[in-house]
Formats: sequence, structure tokens, C-alpha cells
Amino acid sequence: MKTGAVMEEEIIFQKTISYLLARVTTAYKTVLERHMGLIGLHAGQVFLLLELWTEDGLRQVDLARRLSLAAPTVSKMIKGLIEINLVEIEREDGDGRSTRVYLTDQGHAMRDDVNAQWLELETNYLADLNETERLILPELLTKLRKAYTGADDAEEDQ
Amino acid sequence: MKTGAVMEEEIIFQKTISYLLARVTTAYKTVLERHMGLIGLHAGQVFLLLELWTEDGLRQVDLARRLSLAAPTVSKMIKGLIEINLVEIEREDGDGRSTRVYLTDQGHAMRDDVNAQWLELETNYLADLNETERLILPELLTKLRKAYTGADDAEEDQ
DNA sequence: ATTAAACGATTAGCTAGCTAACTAAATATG
DNA sequence: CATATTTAGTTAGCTAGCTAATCGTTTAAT
Repeated sequence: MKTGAVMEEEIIFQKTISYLLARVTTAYKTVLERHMGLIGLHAGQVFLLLELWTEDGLRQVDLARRLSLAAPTVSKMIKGLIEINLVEIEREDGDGRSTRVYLTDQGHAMRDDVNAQWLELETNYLADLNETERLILPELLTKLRKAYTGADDAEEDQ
Repeated sequence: MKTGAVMEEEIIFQKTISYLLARVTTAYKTVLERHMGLIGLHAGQVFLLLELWTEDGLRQVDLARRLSLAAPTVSKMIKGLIEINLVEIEREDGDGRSTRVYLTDQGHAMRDDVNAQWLELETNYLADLNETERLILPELLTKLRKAYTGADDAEEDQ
């Protein structure tokens, strides 16, 4: 109330959607990382495993596309997953450039642990959301993702 | 409809708020980084400058608290900002532990550029949002941030 | 007054992202 | 058939985050 003169041409950053999004983003990533750390995984690895649980034996380029990640990011993640014996790679027969990524038994086994953590994430942190918000949020978030990725990479391979 | 058997104990990750949030998060951060790169800044630096534009001469610990960041993160960012001559630090007189961070002239001057980029971010990427969504989103995002930071760090210093 | 505890900042080292630059393989093109 | 272009993956190097460990300073306790 005592700083009334400031807000003329200035952007009130703290109220922009972009600003709020950034703040949520950072906070969320930290929570996610901490939670998945409890089961010995890093956040990024979880998302990669997620894709393999849906379809095993994807190539790196497939994973990159589905996760909207750059190739080197995927390459590094897989290296990490190989080290902890959750996936293994095989050079593609027909195409000497590609490597296919397969879940190991341990990789399959992680699924329950991840599910459990994920459930906690959804219930513990989002308990204060009411029914309406729970309905709206997925739509809004999807819209935002499309806005920032430029395309809808959830449908682009159909 | 044809996959009715699957969804009993499995989580449909792709529909959870946590999952969607992660996807938005990654996409948005990349866009933000690219946009601020146009004016020679990194995303994190922008948020730090923002705080200094609001109140110059903060200590690192103040910045960390306001931005909900860990101390080493702030320390590194400031190092980067010093290198490009946007801020300078001064050891606090009364307390030999603290360093106060001050904007340089160049630091002040960046404000218009950042405002311009920020405006673009808000208008270019969020054009598809309707009035209702524009109203709801800030509330929802604030709620999410509170959920993930645990506390409401926007009010804690009052 | 001395010792213990708390605080502010830094260093080291990690993952998650990125881009740029590279290698190697596959495909087009002349 | 030789060459050029595209594609898949990796390496190097950057920032943004984090935690753990450390150092110096300040404050509290005995």
C-alpha cells in the first residue's frame, strides 16, 4: 500500500503466469527428485523407464521424441540406467546406427516401487486440490505443454 | 474402451497431474532459457535480478530464501552475474559472514530488455488461453507452488 | 572467558536439461 | 559407382538445480 507509484509501466512479474510457472517448476522438480531418490532412481530415469514399460525395445531416438528431450540427454540417462542394471542396449540388426534399449528383469521389477512413489506424489502433495481443480488442471497443463513444445508430441506418431 | 483390463492396479501415468507437470516443466524451462538467451541472460539469472530490482543490496541468504533456492545455487549464479558485470558484492560491515549483492548500472539497465522478453513470453506462448484460464491459472499455480515448497515463502517475511 | 552452536558462504560433485561439434552408418543423388 | 546428405548416437562443455562437507564468523551457553 505504501508503494503505489511503482506499478505503471512495469510488469508485475510475480503475477505473470510465466513467473508462477517457473516457481512451480523448480519446486516440483526438487520434490520429484527427492521422492524418486528414495527408491534409488533419478527423476529423469523414471520417465524413461515409463516409456519402456509401455513399449520395450525402443531406440534412443524414439525415446527422445516421446519424452521431448534432446538426443544427448537420453544418451546420458541410458548410460546411468545401464550402470544400475535397469536397462541394456543392443545394436539394431538392420540398422547399424540404432541401439535398442531393453528393460532388464530389475528394470521390470522397479515398476511397483515407482508406482508406489508416484501415488504418494499424487496424493500427498495434491491433497488440497478440490474436485474442480483436479479436473481442470490436466487440461490446462496439457495446453501449456503444447504451447511450449510447439507441437503436440503426444499425438504426432499416429 | 478396448483396454478395460489394464487399468486396475496400474497407474495411468500420462494422466496424473504429477506427470503432466513434469512435462510442462521441462518444456517451459527450455523455452525460458532460449528466450532469455536472446538478451544474454540465463533463466536463473533473470529471477535473481528480479529480486534485486525489487530490493537492491540483499544478502545471498535473503535471495536464497525468496527464490526458494539452495545457498550454493545462489552463490554460483552471483558468480556468473559478477562475471558479466551485472552485479557486484560487498562484504557486510556489521557481519563478516554476509555479502550483500548490488546491481551495477548495467544490471539496472537490463531491466527493460528483460521486461520485453517477459512480455513476449506471456503473449506469444499463452495466446491460446481464454479469459477464464488466465484467471484460474495463477491461483492454481500458486497453490501448486505452496504444495511443493511446503510453506508459502511469498508471505513468510511479513 | 572459553567453548559450543548457529549462521553465511563456498567448494566439490552429482543429475537434468541444452547446444555444438563430431563419428559412423544408411540413403539419395549425380 | 562415387559422392553428398541425412540419420543415430556420442562427447564436450555449459547453466540450473541439489546435497554434503568445509571454513570463517557470530552468537549463545556454561
